[in-house]
Amino acid sequence: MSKKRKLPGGVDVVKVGDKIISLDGYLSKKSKPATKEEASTSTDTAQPAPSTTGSNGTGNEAKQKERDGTSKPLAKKPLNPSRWQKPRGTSGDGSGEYLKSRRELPLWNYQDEIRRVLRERDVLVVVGETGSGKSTQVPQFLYCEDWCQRRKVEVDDKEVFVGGMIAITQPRRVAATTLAYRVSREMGTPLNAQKNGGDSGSPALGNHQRGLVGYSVRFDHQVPRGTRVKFVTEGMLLQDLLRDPNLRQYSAIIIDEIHERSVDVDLLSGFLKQVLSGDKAGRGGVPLKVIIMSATADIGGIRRFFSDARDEETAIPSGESETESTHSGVEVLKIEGRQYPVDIIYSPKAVPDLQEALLKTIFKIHLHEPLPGDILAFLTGQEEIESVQKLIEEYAATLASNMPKVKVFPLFGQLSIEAQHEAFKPVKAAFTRKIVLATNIAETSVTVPGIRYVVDCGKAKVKEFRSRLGMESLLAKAISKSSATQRAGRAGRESAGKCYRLYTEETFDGLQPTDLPEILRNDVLGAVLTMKARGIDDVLSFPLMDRPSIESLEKALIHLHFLGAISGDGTITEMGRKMAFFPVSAPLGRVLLAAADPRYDCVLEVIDIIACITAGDDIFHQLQTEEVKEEVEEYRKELYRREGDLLTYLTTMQHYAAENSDRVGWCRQRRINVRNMRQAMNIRRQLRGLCMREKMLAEAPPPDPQPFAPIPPSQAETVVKCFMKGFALKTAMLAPDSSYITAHGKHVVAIHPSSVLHGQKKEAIMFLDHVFTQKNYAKKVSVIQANWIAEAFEED
DNA sequence: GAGCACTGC
Repeated sequence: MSKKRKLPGGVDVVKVGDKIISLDGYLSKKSKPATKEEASTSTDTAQPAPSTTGSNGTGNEAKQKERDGTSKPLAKKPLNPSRWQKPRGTSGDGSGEYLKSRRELPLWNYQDEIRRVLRERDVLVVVGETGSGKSTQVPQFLYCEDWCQRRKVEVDDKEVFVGGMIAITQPRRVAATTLAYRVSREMGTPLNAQKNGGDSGSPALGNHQRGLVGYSVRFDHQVPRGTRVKFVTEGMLLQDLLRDPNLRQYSAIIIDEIHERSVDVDLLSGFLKQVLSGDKAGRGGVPLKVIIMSATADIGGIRRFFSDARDEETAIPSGESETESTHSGVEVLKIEGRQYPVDIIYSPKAVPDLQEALLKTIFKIHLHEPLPGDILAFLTGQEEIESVQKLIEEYAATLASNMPKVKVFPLFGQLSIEAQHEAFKPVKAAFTRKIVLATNIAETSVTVPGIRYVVDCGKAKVKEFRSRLGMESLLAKAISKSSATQRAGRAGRESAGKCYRLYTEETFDGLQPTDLPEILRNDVLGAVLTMKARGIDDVLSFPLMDRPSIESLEKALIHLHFLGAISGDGTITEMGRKMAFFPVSAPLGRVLLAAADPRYDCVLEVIDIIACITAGDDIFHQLQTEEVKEEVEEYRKELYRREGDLLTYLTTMQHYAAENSDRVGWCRQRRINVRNMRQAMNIRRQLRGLCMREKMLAEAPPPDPQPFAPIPPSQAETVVKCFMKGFALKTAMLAPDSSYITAHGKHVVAIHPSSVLHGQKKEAIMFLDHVFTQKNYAKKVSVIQANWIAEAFEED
């Protein structure tokens, strides 16, 4: 019958930074070589090729690969020793132990081709499926190339150095840091893991040592002297661009995971395209190489975008079958991945009740499929996960005693790190199947080990910005084909698996091929300010892979003008430059600048509040049961302020900073998110430093801990007025029928239940967030006076 | 009476 699960003991997941990462096949030398995908963030499996039978490609494609012998991670390929050259410049010792696993990566055999293409041209697109090793190997293949060496050139009659380093961008911090550790070991100059002492120490700088590999993410920089390969977050490279529009320290930029299409990666792509097609005078004639890497083959638009950036005449016909050269001249290299086959099982007809279908499917798997083999179900949100968990547990209790048991784990972003951790551990009890109920967090951000069955409800909650209404919505929508493929792939990471789709094949065929890029879903206010601050005068003609509507760009320009970031003719103002320089949103940047105005003079208070509201989701955990609520509210009482949420955050930060013995215990007692509070302290320290440098603070703030002293009401009023400088458009007045009507747009809004002002009626309110979910909600709310609204619209 | 996921010199 079923035997006890055999899993690597204890070390298959590890916490790095804020994230829990599967290290399966990463630490153990005898298991398959790790790639970034396996180590942390996974990426899409390739888009299925259009199939004439209409069936989904994942299974077929994987089966094809199995026949080719390429889908088995442990399959030994005949190795050709002449293909292997040890990279020059490595110390040798460290890389040797990784060599064997590196040589087994699908990408290994493409290294000559990759080098050849980049010697001849400036742009290369690499499509590498999960496990191809592209993120770890491509920079190693390139850094010894002649074009990748630093050289002295003349720019504007001055001698400067250009190039020498490769930057490789990642959408997430955790991916950037784990990849850097991995590659530094492979290259024989390991980075020292430094424990950044939470919120008490200063950020690790770690540039005392020498080495070839480094990383740079917010609050955490490890860039050894002599670094040639630097892993960075996308936002970090954008910030580099602010100081150095020509990216002079780099010989190449590798954009990884471009298929995720964050706003930052879209902006970076635009700037890189400009550098590629510019005259290179700012780089002393030294070209910048750009390598675009995607996990999905659906990159037509991306390739077209970069094709236009280069000279048509240099197009070189490709002799290799693996590379595609088109008339437009950008070569695309496709690398097979390593994925076990996954059978796709569609629902034969549309399901009327998703929850019922989900329960039936889960128990069908549980009662008919052998152990071991855990189940991962994709749902839309916390509420749904919790109700399904209850139903599963109730039904499981009725099963006969000779049936396998189940253990259910919820998995969503707002869960504490400990609770998330539970979902990654193998279940200890014998004869038990693990069922993980997850949001989209399990699609890209984390990898749950042991999964053999995936159940996909076909939906996900997405945030969208309605520029016409000036508000966001967060609603469940149908996922894309790419997303469905990615979800299915989660069943085939350790062995062959099955994916049950709770929708029909026809429904799948009708899905959008890819998700809407973020730049088409978000407020473009920040993106436009980013462009303006980097010298883009005409934002309407800035090259973007997907262009937001003119209307939304215009709305953003008007908003920026209102905030004082651009002048009447659209040029950036001094204030706008400063706003772009701060790592906060444009309206919050405006608030920070107002706080430094002698009329307000509350920089430290505003920093404390901004730190709390930008440290992730709400620092206050929601209170589930009445008992917990009663107990916790007693402790929280001293934090809550009648003026609203902003002053409540300030009071919380001040109490937290004053607490010097047991901050974790202090947070636990008040059900405050420890992780976010630490992050808030990091942000607070960073913003204080920036404000000192910008001379917005006359003197250095007193060191913690300072005794807690409540802010007097008059000063509290000043702080709220300061926020009005950034959020005057997000205000509402109480109507005779007791509803709140927004000043701008005249919509009805309700105060969100998470607000301390929920259920209260005040003359007027200001709020920082405006989101439609169940209702039109105002979040992060403060009490204001009606006449402040008019005041805030007055010119300085 | 309610909470998709990331991220910033």
